[in-house]
Amino acid sequence: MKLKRAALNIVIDPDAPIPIYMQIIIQIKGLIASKVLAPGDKLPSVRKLSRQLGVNPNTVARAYQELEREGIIRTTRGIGAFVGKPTLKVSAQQRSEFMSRILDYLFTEAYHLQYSKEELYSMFMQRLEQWNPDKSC
Amino acid sequence: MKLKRAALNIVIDPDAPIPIYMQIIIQIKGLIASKVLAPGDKLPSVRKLSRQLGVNPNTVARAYQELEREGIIRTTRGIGAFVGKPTLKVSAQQRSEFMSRILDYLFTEAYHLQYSKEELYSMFMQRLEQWNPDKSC
Amino acid sequence: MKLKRAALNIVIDPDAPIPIYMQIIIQIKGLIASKVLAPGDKLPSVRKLSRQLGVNPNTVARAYQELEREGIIRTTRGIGAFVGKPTLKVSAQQRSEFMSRILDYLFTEAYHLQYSKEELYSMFMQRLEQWNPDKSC
Amino acid sequence: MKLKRAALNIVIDPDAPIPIYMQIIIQIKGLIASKVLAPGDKLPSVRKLSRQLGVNPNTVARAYQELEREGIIRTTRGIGAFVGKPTLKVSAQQRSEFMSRILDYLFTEAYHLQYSKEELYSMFMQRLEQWNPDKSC
DNA sequence: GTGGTCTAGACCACA
DNA sequence: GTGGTCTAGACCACC
Repeated sequence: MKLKRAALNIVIDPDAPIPIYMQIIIQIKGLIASKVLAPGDKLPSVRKLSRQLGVNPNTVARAYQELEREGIIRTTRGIGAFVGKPTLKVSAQQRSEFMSRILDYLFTEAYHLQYSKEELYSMFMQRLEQWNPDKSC
Repeated sequence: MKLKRAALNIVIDPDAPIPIYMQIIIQIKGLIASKVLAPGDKLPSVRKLSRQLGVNPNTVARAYQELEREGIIRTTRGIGAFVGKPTLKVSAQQRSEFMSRILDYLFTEAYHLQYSKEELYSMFMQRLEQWNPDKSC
Repeated sequence: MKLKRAALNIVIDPDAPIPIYMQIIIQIKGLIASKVLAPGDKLPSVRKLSRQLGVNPNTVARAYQELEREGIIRTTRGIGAFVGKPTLKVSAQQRSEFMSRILDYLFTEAYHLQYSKEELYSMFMQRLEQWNPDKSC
Repeated sequence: MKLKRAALNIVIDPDAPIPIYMQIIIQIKGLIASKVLAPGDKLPSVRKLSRQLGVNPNTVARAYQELEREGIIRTTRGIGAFVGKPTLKVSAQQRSEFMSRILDYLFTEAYHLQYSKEELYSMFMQRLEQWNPDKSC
């Protein structure tokens, strides 16, 4: 009996306002951040993942290409796609500007959802505590 | 002589990947969250704001429509658009799910940008301290 | 009678080993470098250029997207694509490494084509003299 | 005891966008141009080089085939592959057209990377001075 | 087998 | 009208 690697836990919502290829990108980045995927791991082939998700191979290919451009994965023709080693391709300024924009978004939405200072703080801290960016899984 | 309210501080980047109407929405929500706009304040008319931003009136109208759908503003034909009182239109579950998704995004990006726990904590706390959701302006 | 902007002088060789979308990128960059296209100029629409070149609109769209990522052009949905102002998005190191690689290629090919030092020098200088990177056209 | 020739200094980047066999071709042409390999020198066998580079023997074989097609090397079954005498297989017109295309590319990229006339000149001259196409090694 | 490119044609979001 | 996304399916280059 053949051993099968577990399929990646990715869910696509074709009706979401955000494009499918972007959903794939975000979720793969999430799987890496949560250590489900580690540097060197092989990603499913374009065709395989497209079958699994029920989308067109082109759509998965596009997601992989964007991930490669961001330096998140490496792909080699005839071989496959692999999770890359974490390397920073952006300047310190871009890095903090980008994070700043996300925090803008977070606080604005928190306001409109009427979060209190305490509620937001505790929600954030709970996540932060179980967040281990550097410890190996 | 007519008294003129200062123009809203909204900046449009026509080259951004995110649509102009969305940029308007985000920034109006941001102005409300930062207390520049308070409940009951009159928003500029569609025509006026479109002239100020140099965009098509349709684009501003679309932004106002979406804001009204979210319950952020109220518009009355022939009168104008006004900032609404903060009222929650979503269930407690939706509220926390939505916030959770934003935090997912925050931590995932923080990971790929190689933020340390400490760095992320201090960046968040700095923002939290100067955030006053309930105090009246 | 309607005034028609002259079509861009772009030639596609579908049999070339280099992809069509890349041929389009290279030639548009060439047209900008040679001042045929200046910052602010409107590029033909995706559909129009695809008809002119006899290729699929997707292929042109891909070329435009890559050019936008390189910061060479700006595109806005519903409006069109425009030549951007020259701005450098790469580090000094990347810049000189990239140029160095092109020179490697130049000298290696020159060797195998048996160019003499003098011949190569005069060919280069002839081009350099008529090269005006900053003078406005 | 057997005398061993030093291994060729060839570096493969499996993640580069350009195919591996092409990387081999370019670097062998470079080694010849820089006189590390001279006419008559024996190239490593396909198997040996493939082991050294950690790539598939087919990939090295393909590189050798293309080099032979270009007249750069000669291969004899059962004997091995040897660097050929420099012989021009192209017409004068093809030769100058090809060089012209490389210069097009050079100047276009220099423009977009915002090289000045002086900077480009000095970069070129520096390379030209240490370039000795005809002197025997 | 792998990923890369291209076509044909569709629908959507935007201005 | 514009560009953006997606599907269906094809062929190629590479390993």
